[in-house]
Formats: sequence, structure tokens, C-alpha cells
Amino acid sequence: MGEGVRRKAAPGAYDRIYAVVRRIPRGRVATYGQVAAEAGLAGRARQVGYALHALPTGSVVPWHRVINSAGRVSLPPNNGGLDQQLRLQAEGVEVFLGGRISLGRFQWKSATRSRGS
DNA sequence: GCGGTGACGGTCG
DNA sequence: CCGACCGCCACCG
Repeated sequence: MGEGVRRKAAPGAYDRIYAVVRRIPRGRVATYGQVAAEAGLAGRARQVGYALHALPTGSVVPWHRVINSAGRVSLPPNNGGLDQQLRLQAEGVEVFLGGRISLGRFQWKSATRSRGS
């Protein structure tokens, strides 16, 4: 029962984050906060950024599908941000100038997330 | 063990 | 729309 939200950092928190990011379908994007919540780390969006930053080059994790809640690419263009935008466009995601993306059209809706509609 | 830092998020002007 | 501030919390020196 007492299965509320686990507030304590679970062992291998990074792996949990990577597992969630890996579930993001091609051509879709998710926000840091969304990924954090899915990984059981609600409110710790910053940690998601940290985990993705620690990813090695050539990782199987589609880190480029994660953007901020403002619907924009967080990384500066001169430091990977441009690469991220290119990768997204290659998947069919429409990326406007400044790394802006329409969450309404491309945000991934996980099945386990309830949404009062 | 303490303090600065940041691939965030929400609010305010 | 955009920049500035603050709150949160794990990572690192």
C-alpha cells in the first residue's frame, strides 16, 4: 500500500530516466519535467538534464527528443543544440527558428499518465 | 561536509 | 514574446 511517490533517490536514478527517454516514440518529444515524472522523480526536472548531459556520444538513448516545458530546445545551438534540432527535423518534428517546437502537436503522451480531459 | 552550479519550471514585469 | 528571479535538488570540487 503505501506506495506513494518515492521521494528518496532510487538507486540507479539515471537508468530510470534513460528507460523513460527510450520510450519516447520517433517523431515525438517530451519535456524534462514529463520525463522526470514518468521516472518517479516528479519535480526534479533538473536531474533529467543532468542525466542526459552525462550520456556518452553514440548512446542509444534518444536524448534529442527531450526539450523544456517552454517547447524549446534547451541546449545552446553552439553546444549540441543545433545537432538536436537537426535530429528532430530528421524525424519529422517541425522545429522553428530558435528551437521552438509545438508541444500541442508533437508532445508525446504516455499511456500511464492520467489526464483529466 | 559545505557551497557553487545547472540540458528545469513557474511566476512576474 | 522575452528576460530576470526564485525555488528545487543532485552532482562535483
